[in-house]
Amino acid sequence: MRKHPRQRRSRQLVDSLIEATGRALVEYGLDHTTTVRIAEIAGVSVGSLYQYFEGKEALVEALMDKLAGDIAQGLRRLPLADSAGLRETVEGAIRFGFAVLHSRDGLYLELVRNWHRLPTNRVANALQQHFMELSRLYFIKHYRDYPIEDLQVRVFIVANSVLFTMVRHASQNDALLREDDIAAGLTDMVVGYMTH
Amino acid sequence: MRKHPRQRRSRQLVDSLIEATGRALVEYGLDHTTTVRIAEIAGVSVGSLYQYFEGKEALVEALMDKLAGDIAQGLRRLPLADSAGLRETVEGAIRFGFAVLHSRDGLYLELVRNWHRLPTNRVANALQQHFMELSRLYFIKHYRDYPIEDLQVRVFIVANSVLFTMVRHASQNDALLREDDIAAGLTDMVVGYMTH
DNA sequence: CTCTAATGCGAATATGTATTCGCATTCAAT
DNA sequence: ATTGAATGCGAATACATATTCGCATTAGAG
Repeated sequence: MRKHPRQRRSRQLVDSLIEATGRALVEYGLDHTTTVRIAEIAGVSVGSLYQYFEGKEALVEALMDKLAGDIAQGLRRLPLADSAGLRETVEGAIRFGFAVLHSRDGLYLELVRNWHRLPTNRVANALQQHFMELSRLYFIKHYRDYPIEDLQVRVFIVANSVLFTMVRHASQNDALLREDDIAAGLTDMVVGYMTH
Repeated sequence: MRKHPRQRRSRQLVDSLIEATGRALVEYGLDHTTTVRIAEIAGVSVGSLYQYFEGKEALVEALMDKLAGDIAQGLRRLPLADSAGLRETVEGAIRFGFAVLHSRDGLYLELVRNWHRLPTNRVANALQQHFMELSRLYFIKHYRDYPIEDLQVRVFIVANSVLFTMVRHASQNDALLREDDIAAGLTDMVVGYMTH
């Protein structure tokens, strides 16, 4: 951030710009989101925008950091507790994933579509790490002598398989394949792979 | 195509423009690939480019059609025959996939990264369909009464899981996870899922 | 060889977006 | 109430890229 907001009004201005970035992404898509448009949506002048952000990229980055926080919070609230069986846990996580993907008017979809040229990796890696942590705890508890090294590969494969299968399905509205079936299939695949 | 090349030189010009599009993508990435640059690389004037193509998009589309042909040809040559077991077949396909992904100086990587705003879907769907066909033949032969409907969901999940796990792994040069391990893990996961 | 349609050229022009800067307004410390 | 710093403004400017058009050159039919 170019300059730190000190007064209350400027802090609110920064927030509304980040908020507006999300709305611009939903409405115009990443490619046609411009700093001018973001400022317009926020009801702020471009000049003010450049006081606090280097440009579009910085705004998107700020937005994604905020979203990453939201997701992390949502995951923490999931009952991924030890008590649940593996299948229930995986099911819950996948359901949560679909819910996130469809929330916020397609904002997440637009972001994941363009994952590679965004700091999506920051978010994706965070998620991956989160799952890694959960899996490690889970498997150490239930399968004492699980080879940890192998687990890294497995979590990488599972996390990416689930994430991108969901994204592909959601981003093409292919009515032939129902979301529930995809969720069930993914659950089967993951559970089978993780326990054999 | 705006105008059809009639003389030999113009046909070659069209080819060299498509060829140049690939090189531009490798060198500059999709975002910084411009019609002017493509023309420059092809050793052709922009004016001539616009004689035959609407713009960048049309050029990329032409390129992808050509690549799709290449891939289809490569797949057809794979010994995915009935004689091989499921595991060997899956293994071979994944190996082929990695090979393609790394070929052509990262051209495929650049394309897949930007899959959503490109006619990648044309290619991806073609591949998916190709696998669907293979799977259908395979499972009808080996498991007579396989429920076909379920197979569609399974092939969708497997195709996307494998494809994007490979892409993610290849596009971040994460030395922690070796390509062979990813390939082996994917094979395990897919075989397990398809046979249970 | 001749002649016309096809092809090729690239400076010029149009378009869209990023970024700045001088001035107006507001905050908050005193 | 005063005042300097902070904030806000948006027309103006800079830049990158797309696209055209009038003219020069060439292919290949006859």
